[in-house]
Amino acid sequence: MPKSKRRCTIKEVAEQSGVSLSTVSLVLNAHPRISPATRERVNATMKRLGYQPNRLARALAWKHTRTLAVVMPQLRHAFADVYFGEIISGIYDKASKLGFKVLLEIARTEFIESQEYLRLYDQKYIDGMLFIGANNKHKFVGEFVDRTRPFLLVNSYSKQHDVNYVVSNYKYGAWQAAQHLCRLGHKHIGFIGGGLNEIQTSQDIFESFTEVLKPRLVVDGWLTEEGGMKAAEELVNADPAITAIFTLNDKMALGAIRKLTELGRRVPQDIAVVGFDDIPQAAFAIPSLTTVHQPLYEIGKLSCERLIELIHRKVDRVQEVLPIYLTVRESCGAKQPATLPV
Amino acid sequence: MPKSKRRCTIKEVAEQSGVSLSTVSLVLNAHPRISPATRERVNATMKRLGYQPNRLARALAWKHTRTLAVVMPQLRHAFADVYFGEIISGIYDKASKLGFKVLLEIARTEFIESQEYLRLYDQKYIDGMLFIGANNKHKFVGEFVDRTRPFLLVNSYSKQHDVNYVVSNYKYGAWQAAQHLCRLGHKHIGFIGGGLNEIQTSQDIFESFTEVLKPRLVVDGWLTEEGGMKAAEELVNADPAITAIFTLNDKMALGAIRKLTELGRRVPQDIAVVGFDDIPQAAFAIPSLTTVHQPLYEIGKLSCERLIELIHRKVDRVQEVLPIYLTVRESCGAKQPATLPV
DNA sequence: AGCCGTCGATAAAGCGCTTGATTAATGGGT
DNA sequence: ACCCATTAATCAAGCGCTTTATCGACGGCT
Repeated sequence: MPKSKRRCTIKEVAEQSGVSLSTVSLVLNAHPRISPATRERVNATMKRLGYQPNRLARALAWKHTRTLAVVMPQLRHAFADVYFGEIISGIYDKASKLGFKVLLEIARTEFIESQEYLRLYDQKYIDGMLFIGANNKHKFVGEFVDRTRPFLLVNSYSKQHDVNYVVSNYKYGAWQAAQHLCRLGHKHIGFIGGGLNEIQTSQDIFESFTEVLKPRLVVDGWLTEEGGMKAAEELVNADPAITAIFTLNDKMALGAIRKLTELGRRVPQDIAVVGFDDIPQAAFAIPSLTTVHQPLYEIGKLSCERLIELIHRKVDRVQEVLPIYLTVRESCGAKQPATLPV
Repeated sequence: MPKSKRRCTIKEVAEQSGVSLSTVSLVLNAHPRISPATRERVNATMKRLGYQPNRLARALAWKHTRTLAVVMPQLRHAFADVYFGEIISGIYDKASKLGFKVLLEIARTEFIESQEYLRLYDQKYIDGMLFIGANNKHKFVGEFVDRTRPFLLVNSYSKQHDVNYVVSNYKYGAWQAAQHLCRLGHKHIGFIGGGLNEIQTSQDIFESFTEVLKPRLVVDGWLTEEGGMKAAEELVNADPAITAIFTLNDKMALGAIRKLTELGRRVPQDIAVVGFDDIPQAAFAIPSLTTVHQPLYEIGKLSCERLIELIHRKVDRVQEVLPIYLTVRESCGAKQPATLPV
């Protein structure tokens, strides 16, 4: 009955199998200097006793924890966003494949002011940290430039601080979107931004887009549906001649489409809309949304893999840029909608 | 310079402040038998040295970890769903307020078959576990009936296994939705289900709804947007006379609305649609969705609070049901839409 | 002056596991 | 037979902190 005795330590296993305590430890760690015979015997009694090594004790001796933290910024209700969900999902899958546990953290002010982001390492909660959704306001990122603690930005990067990151090629994505709109003949463009002053990748999109196509008007949509609605209204009121709107993310694009529809503007016939991210709803919107697809799940996986390489000192610096591509659907007018709304 | 020496243990603090090692430990734990004078002195040198207690060592001695696991079922890309996001957000906030860390887990087959859900406790990763999104297929839940390990189902419960849970009053929610449709005069109802055989709360909704209003037709929408689209099409094809559709969740409702629109059926003029959950997009859909609001964030907070009470043995059983309410918007036709789509 | 009760601090025995140094046993070579 | 190189298992010293029992000193009391 493995379940009979709850707490069962390495010592009991040793006694029960007639070997020393250290021998048990050695088989636990698959040490080569143990003969197959005793290895077998010890393994058997471990199974019989239902022995489970105490990982606190192991970690204490090892001096590392095999867990990493995923920290994300404080959003309305932080996790309520597919953007983060996809990334975290990728991180988790890779982490558990590599035998790591993942701890969840939210970068609320208390987390930052109390320097919890350092204490997590120093108190031996984690071996490394992944930060999703960093922006210029997150000054604490600068404390990782010395690369003393394994740390990596996920799908963002910093111009001020030379830290590790894995990021998709926002500039190239924006370039494609602009090119596409350009080819469709659009000249009067409205741009709905968000976080242009704080988020490096938002700046990149803006810069890259405007290099190809100069927008008539730029308004802030706060990266939310509501903001997208407001921004779209501003745009068409301020300049009724615009024929296309580009938004920094899909949520705003979806909001914009809703508002335009309410205002009697047909999308894409009257106004084309192009988003960024390719969140799942983009494909189900009416009309479906043309947008730049980000391989979020893959980014999560890769980030995790690289972080663990940093932890193991296989590498000591990672700054990787992944390619991304435009996904053409109905909202830009280049593709025939399945059925036009009446 | 607190940063000068990286690794700094309790021993150094003891030496530097001229007291014994155990004294330092006692002030660390705010033991009353320490004089204010030495407490002050020790605290000062701790600050000076930038000392951080090693929580592995502490946990090893304490025999508990002050961390809990949040486990969720394996979905397409598990976290990519606001439903879970809101709940986790609530859990995190409460947990960190109470000094607990949260570990993320996904109940994929490997997690279950290797009994990782038990090892997490036995190997001292966690003190307790929160399971979101349980269904009848998750047989391992039965292993927690002995209440030997703190465990709690979040917004679900089980009829087969007597385990702890915090759940919203699905039956009452469904009753309200049915009543509402009834008062609006609908008689020919289509019901889009999902997980009716596996998910207890889905069954509850179905039962409670049909007690008030007998649906003409019941089809499965797999709880997804795509499924909702398919199901809606089936429904109107099979019985063109139906005037209202109720769906088990908002994602399906949104899919249904899209499909109905494509088919030239106006919502709500031709067909009313009512959903369940009140996900953020529900308010931004065209038309906005009438749905039963679930206080997901609050459920997360409460679940976490109760779990920690279980851990501390303040309680030894929790089975709580929270009230929920219908939110009336445009899609049921009871409320004038802001602007009708052309 | 002697005794006892308190209070504040310390000693020491863990918590459960790791690991380099050490010892014991084995077999091959001469 | 003896020595040495291998191989296999054990010893023992940690890893960094907790906690109970113990000890010493001090002051009040008779």
